[in-house]
Amino acid sequence: MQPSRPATIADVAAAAGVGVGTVSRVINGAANVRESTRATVQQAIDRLGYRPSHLAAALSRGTPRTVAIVVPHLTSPSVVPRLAGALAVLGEHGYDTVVCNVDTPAQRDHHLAALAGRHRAAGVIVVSLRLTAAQAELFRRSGLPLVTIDVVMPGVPHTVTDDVAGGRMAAGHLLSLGHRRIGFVASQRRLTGYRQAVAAAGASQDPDLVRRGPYGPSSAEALAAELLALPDPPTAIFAASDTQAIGVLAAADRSGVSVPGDLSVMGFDDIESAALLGLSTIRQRLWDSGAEGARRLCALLRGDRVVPLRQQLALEVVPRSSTAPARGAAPGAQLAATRPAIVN
Amino acid sequence: MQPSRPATIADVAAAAGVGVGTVSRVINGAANVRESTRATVQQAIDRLGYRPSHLAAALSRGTPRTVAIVVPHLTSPSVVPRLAGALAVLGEHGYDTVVCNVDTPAQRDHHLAALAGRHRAAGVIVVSLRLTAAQAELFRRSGLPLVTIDVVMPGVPHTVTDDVAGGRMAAGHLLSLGHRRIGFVASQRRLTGYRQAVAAAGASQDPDLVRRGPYGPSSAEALAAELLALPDPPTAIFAASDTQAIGVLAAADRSGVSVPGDLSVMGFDDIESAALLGLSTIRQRLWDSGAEGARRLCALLRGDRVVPLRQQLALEVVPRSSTAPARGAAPGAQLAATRPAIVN
DNA sequence: GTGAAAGCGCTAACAC
DNA sequence: GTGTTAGCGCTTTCAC
Repeated sequence: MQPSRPATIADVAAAAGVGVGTVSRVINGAANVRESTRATVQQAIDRLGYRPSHLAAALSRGTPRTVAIVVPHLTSPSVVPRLAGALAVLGEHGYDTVVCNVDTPAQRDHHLAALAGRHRAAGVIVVSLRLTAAQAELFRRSGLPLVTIDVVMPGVPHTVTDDVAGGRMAAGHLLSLGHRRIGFVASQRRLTGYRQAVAAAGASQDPDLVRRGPYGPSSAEALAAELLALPDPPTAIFAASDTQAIGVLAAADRSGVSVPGDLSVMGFDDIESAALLGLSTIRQRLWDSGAEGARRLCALLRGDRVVPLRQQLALEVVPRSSTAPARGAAPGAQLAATRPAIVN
Repeated sequence: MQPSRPATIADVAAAAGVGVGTVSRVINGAANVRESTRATVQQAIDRLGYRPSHLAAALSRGTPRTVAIVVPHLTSPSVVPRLAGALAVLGEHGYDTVVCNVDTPAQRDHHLAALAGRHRAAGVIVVSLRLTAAQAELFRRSGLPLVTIDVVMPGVPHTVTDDVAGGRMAAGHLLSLGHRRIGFVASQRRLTGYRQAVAAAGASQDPDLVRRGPYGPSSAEALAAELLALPDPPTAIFAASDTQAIGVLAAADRSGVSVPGDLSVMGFDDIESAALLGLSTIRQRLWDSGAEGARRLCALLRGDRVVPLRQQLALEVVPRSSTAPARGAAPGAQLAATRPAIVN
């Protein structure tokens, strides 16, 4: 027999013959309640089919148990593991997570403005998205706890990787295979690391080997095609993301250049299809970055200070079968794994 | 100059010299407010930096503007597009979306129980997850609007595909290429369609050709290996999902069977890597299924009746380069596209 | 068109 | 330990 009107805490209190305060304590598992009282109240709760109102509790408490996470391009393969990592941690801590997917600048501004509103979320995680100065200021003034992942924001805790080191690692792997003309496709910070490694190894620093362009596999494919059409083409190409590396693979395929025979290709991120494609890459612990960002937000929410602001996650070279020793490389050159070549 | 205490609607009312009711009307864009009054109020709002409380509004209104979506295995490639589709539609309708990722039965029960709580969400979308009778009953009694995607629930609006037809389409494609011994890996409903098509074509119905096992590429790989080891192995294999088809491709590779030369492989779903791998498949409009489910939930939330309960989305054959005419097939056999072979 | 007042259902501070 | 009470900040009748 369900009551027509949903039971409230007052109904439970009345039914149990206690005050609402006591019921509240029982619901929230407060310590100072006599066991017998607790039992009585619990019975009333069960009998009435009472379910606490999330909304009323949050309003009364002054803050929702909800966190918002803003992610760019949910369909892009590198953000999903991050989101999953964050959801897992947030869930463990009892937070609901509202996900804001951003595909356009307008959407970004819309979501950010909405989240800065009162009682929208207890805290916010921003992934891979740069805020405008005004937006940053809005958050600062609203006092809304904020952390970022994969993007640096002054004064805000952020979880990132050392892209410069990553660039060095990628170039280093190729150099160790004996490559001396290494092409590069996109992204400033990783380029810096690439340059450092290439310079240190005394390999070719031909500016023609460096191509920058918008993110995305198709543009990377075009840039790679340019590199391959060079009079003295590179023997290896480092792309700043796996997505772009896939474009490079496509360009190689289209140009009749065999990988890794004629060309070694190196990606960055280690997204899921990288393994499928046998793509050598620099692994970034994407799931962990989401989890860590969430963990830091929870700390903030608990009132803890989060220091240092910058948390840097480790990177790792994952050699697969898209990289191989350069033809005629010194015999000491490191051997790459054989290519699994699921597709053929 | 920020007030130390966040401005409330009462502050705005006082500042504008009007009643709170009027301020509320302005905030919510109600029609019956004189233009001059609206302007005055708006000024006060801006001056005080007032931001309405989401929580208080929802509590007062009696329902949150939040929808929950429960998805299994966020990291699995077929759910992400669905989630993205749902988020897009819900966002357009002004709903916040809390995402509940479910990796274990315990998590599923936990989330479902929590969502059934009062004022947790205005409505719920469940993706690819079967509820227990008790859970279904809980939702029914709580009156919480519910829709499902990719799973049938009696009495609940659901957006699904015709798996039987899909199975027929897949088998049909392979049959049209001249294959007569077609293996099958996993999933009951799609199997039915496969059987229908195979029977109608008078092709081999050897029960040895049908293998069922748990979802996942590794188990599919094992099952496919069994099929390939048969004395009279199939010339084509239909896997009930792209993920499993990828396992089949791996098995073929490992057994030295060339695709599509010796073996045609057909998947189901058209996940993102299907295109990368040149996998022929049955395309399911995943994004649309999410969007449609969300649309139906919004209708429910608006108070509209949603009929018919079952919404069936169309499927489509996508021939790529993992399928080719059977050796010695009749000359009339349909030609498959050439394999792009990004990886090689 | 606009103001006043009664909730929405809970938490937390305070008294007993 | 437990009851009482005052908010939390808004929406929504209902008068005027």
